[in-house]
Amino acid sequence: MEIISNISVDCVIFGFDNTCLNVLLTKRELTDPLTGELMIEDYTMQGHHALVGENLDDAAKRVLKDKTGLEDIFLKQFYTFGDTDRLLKEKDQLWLKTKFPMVRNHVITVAYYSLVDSSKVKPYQQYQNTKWFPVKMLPELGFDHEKIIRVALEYLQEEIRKEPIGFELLPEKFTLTQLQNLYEVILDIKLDRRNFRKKVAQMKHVIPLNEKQKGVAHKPAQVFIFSRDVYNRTKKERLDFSV
Amino acid sequence: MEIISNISVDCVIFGFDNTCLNVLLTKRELTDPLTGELMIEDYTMQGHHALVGENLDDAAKRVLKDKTGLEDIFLKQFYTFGDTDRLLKEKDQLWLKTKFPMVRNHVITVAYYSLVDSSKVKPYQQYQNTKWFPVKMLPELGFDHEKIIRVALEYLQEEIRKEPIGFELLPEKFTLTQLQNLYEVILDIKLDRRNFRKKVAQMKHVIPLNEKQKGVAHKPAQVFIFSRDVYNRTKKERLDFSV
DNA sequence: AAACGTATGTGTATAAAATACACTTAGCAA
DNA sequence: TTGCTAAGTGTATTTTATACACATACGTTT
Repeated sequence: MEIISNISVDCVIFGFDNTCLNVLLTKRELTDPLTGELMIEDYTMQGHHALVGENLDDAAKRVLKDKTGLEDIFLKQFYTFGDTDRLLKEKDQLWLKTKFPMVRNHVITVAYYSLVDSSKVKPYQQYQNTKWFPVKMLPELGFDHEKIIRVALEYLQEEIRKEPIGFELLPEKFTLTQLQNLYEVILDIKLDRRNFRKKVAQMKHVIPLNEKQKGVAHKPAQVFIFSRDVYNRTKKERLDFSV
Repeated sequence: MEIISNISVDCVIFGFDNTCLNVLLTKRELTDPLTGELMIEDYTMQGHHALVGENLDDAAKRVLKDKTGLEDIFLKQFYTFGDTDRLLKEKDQLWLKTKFPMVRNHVITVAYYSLVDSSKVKPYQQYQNTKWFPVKMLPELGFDHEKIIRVALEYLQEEIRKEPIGFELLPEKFTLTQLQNLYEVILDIKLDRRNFRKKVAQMKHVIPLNEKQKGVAHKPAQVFIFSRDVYNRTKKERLDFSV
């Protein structure tokens, strides 16, 4: 279980609560042992170093399991951050020297993002001093994690325009309004309800169930599921080369 | 100039010769010092290890400069290959033990691809035992470089559908037929000439010059240039979330 | 000098996809 | 029973994609 001291793996864990796109973050605190003064109080994604003999993808799965308890989750490598100054901010150096003196100054981090149904993660939150934050209202972040999250969001926005990955953020059964909110929030755009539904109706992989929402104080919505199998069988290629 | 022994940078260098999309590769040869027998004869991309104190992007620029002599070239990080078995094939181990005994078994490589006007590269080819190969007819490759090139091509195909990067593969001045061939070859599709030209006509960043092809045995084509400035000022966003 | 070969350049009709837009309905709560 | 809320639905218009054939300019050959 020896760690590779100059390679880490970070995982931007995205969740969706029908209103916001959120990121799961862990608090980082450091108190001066003499004065008791709080010297660092911020959040990080708390990745891990890769282990000797471990594939990068496995390291990412390990990080995700560790923070959410979840396995077999959508996980995508999107970028590797390798600038020499990424850990050199004063407070980060203080943190590393205090807590991880064996870690080098130049650590490259292979970054993944994952999409989880956040209702499945809740139990772990309190246990680990870990909290969801809307990507639009991030707290103060350590290292270069703000940049990593920003870049992750850009890759997610691109990917969700082309691939049916939004469903990973929703419960297995969902309504079209939930799905539409998801796209609106992630892409930061407004969509027309009727046109959206027309578009979804063409997607054979979004399958209506004989089931309705329950316990809502309005007309109950129909419930849908996503089928990756159907998607793989019916997907089309698109050409664009942007005008 | 100390190297980082477990991190390398590979660069898939793409070029275009109006017929094929090519990759620049360097021969790798190993002869048995006793028998004189040729033990290894194949090609690799010949990346380099990152250097201590060097940003990853700078390492990639260095690799590109080293192989092509070119600077300020389109360069895009697309994936980091980190499987533990990527250098473990028998002949690769033989190569490493003979030539680079200080290199570890588990090296992760951050892969970039670059797009170059291959007419600018020629002078360097003979000097460095380096050759262009069509991506559709690759020679035997060392390490996991065949996989890396295949993945690079997938990323390139995606990117070129959305961003005006094809121009990087053409000379500054080009004809619409050249441009069309480029798209057809990279995307492996057939395009209708009239519809293609209609589409390009909408792109304000493809600018006709008062200049025609010379010395061709047919009606000379009009010459165009690409303007990134104009592109940045006029680009539109697209939405899709694939049907 | 005429004829030939070759790749360039061009327009229209049709189909498909994207967009804009307003009223009725089902359930729960008051 | 009334009111509140979000669900559900169709049509007309604009934009974009697709399919398709002949004349032109240049160099080469005869």
